[in-house]
Amino acid sequence: MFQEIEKQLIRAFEEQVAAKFGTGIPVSIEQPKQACFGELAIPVAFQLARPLRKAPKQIAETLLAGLERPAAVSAFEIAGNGYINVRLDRGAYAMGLLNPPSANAAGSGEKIIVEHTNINPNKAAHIGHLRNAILGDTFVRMLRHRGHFVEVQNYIDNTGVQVADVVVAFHYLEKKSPAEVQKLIDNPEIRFDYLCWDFYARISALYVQEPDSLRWRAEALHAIEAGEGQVAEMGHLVADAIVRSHVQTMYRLGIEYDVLPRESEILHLKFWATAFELLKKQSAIYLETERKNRGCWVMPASAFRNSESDPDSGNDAEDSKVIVRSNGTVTYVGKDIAYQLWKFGLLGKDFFYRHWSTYPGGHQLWVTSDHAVEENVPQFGRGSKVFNVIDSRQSYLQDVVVAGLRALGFDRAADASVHFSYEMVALSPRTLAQIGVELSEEDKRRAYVEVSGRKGLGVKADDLIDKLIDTALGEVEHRHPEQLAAERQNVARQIAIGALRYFMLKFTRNSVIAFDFQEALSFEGETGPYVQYTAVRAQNILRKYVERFSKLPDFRTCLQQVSLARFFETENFWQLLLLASKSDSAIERAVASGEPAHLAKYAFQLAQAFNNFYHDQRVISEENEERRHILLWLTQYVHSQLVSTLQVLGIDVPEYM
RNA sequence: GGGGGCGUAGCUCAGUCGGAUAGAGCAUCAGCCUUCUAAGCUGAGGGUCACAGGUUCGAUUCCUGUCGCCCCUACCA
Repeated sequence: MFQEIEKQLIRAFEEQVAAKFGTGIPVSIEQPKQACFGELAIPVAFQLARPLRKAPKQIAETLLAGLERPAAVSAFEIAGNGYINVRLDRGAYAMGLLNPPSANAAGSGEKIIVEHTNINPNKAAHIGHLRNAILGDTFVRMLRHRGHFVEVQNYIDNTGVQVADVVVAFHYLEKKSPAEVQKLIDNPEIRFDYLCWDFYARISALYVQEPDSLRWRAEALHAIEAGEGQVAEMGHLVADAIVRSHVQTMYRLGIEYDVLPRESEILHLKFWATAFELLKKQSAIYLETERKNRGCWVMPASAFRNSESDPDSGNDAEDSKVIVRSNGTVTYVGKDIAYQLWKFGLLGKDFFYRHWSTYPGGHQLWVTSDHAVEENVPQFGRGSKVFNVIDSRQSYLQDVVVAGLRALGFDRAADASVHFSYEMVALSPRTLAQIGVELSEEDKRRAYVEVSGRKGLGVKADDLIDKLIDTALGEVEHRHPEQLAAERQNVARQIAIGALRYFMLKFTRNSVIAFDFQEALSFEGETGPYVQYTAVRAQNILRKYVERFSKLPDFRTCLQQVSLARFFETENFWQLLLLASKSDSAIERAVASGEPAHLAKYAFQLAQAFNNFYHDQRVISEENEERRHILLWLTQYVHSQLVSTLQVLGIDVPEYM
């Protein structure tokens, strides 16, 4: 509704500008900072002032002369020295919300691919991974809400160095056979992902102490890439088991995937070999014959640096990116170029697929396979737009991937590749002290310390979720001793997830989060539970109303435009209704800016506005029936907007709190 | 050295295309529960938008420089 009016006004003013001044400029529309200026403001007169050499106020007057008012607009006003402020017809607007036009599907039929999570399958997930997955999942939900067709991919680097390291720990350090590792995996007493977390830290420390042991890594990596022998078998066991825990951990937060493309298939199905030929043929890479990168296939730095390289500083050959090592093995970036090509359907090859698991809701998760094993496999890949949710430290590598596409002549795909980057989650000094980490003098002076898997330094995702649930459960038990234990547990889980998802979303993407337990465990102020609590309050009014009057009235027949117009003359009521009506607009803005944080902020603001209303209005006990009906309708409308916004954020509303 | 990011209230952060009196939350202080749940509401204090120039009707926002912090700059990912 709000968006339609905005679009209508933009069109009307653009026509007016063309008619009156004979120039075409895009008209922008904004929301005044102060409610007393009206609902919308059009600063177009300022834009025109310079080229036309006229006072903005005069231009505004010319534009308004003879302009027909759209139905929902009650007045145009010229304010200040040239703002055109728009006042909406409140009664008509409310009627419009009461009788919404049938929804229009915006979907284009094109597929958008969002790749997120992408955790190395060699240890338990930590809070940094949570930020990735929650950002990615929320962005997916936003796109789907806008009507887009979205495929969610979670890339599994199951043949990489990190998996090799854990295999080294099992094989060389612990002298375990694959069968014994399988036993560990099957043992319900043991958290295998946690065990690997410790092993990874141990082996990483050993590499530093005894650099000789690094040859184990090379051996293991080679064996895993070749895909043969006990070490390779163990690599698969470890990676598959860890992927299962990751999928499960993320499902606790309501995050699901469609397909798990794996590096092992990129290798075995010769995706890389195909991409390699393409890159050579198009001269996107060349065989370096001199200096430090001798014997490697490299991509010249000029391909992925946008600025002209200064001839004085460094030289291009030294800064070029190695794609194939001198020993003939391919780097991660090389494989990523092949993978990115496949996502757009530009590689000329496809994976085979096998069913991996079925989510409780019935959704199927698939994994790539190197041979055909199943029929009725959905079509994966072939996206027209690709979002890679990857932390900002890897932007250099993402630039190389895009440069690869461009060098192959796939400009459209290069343009449609978006590095959806975000800053890391670090740990606050207080939290480090809490988890028993000794800080160096240098670290003590820092505002935060980076998570490090190698050092085993971090907060595990499941531990954090458990802690949040415990905290919430304590509160729920205290407040609702009368409820069943199982239900309380479920409510506590919903609150915990609301707190966690909101916490990860409230920061804009390029802000480093200095994770702090005390902050994350807070359920007050700008938090998920605050918004959930607000929705529960609205829910309670609706429930109690039904208890007292047996059912909700039929608002469409009992509410009249005249009475709505009168009611919404009260500024606070009107502002609440108006804000609640802007949820779609908030989602569109969040999608356009790529900032889920904007939607989180909107949810919080709407909750604040409703809490305000809740505090000084009694709905059920209102004696004037007409007024009661309107208060109730407003409550119901805000509730439904709040619930659907929370749903897009991946946050459930509990039955009670 | 090169590339990128950041610097806004005591702390953590928003701030849309350059626009009207720079906003939240936390913390502090003062109030508000016989009512639809106080995980709430109201109010107060708290700002040289790092600094210096420039662009213009107008700059927290754009440009240049300085200072400080962070990330990247691997034949790791």
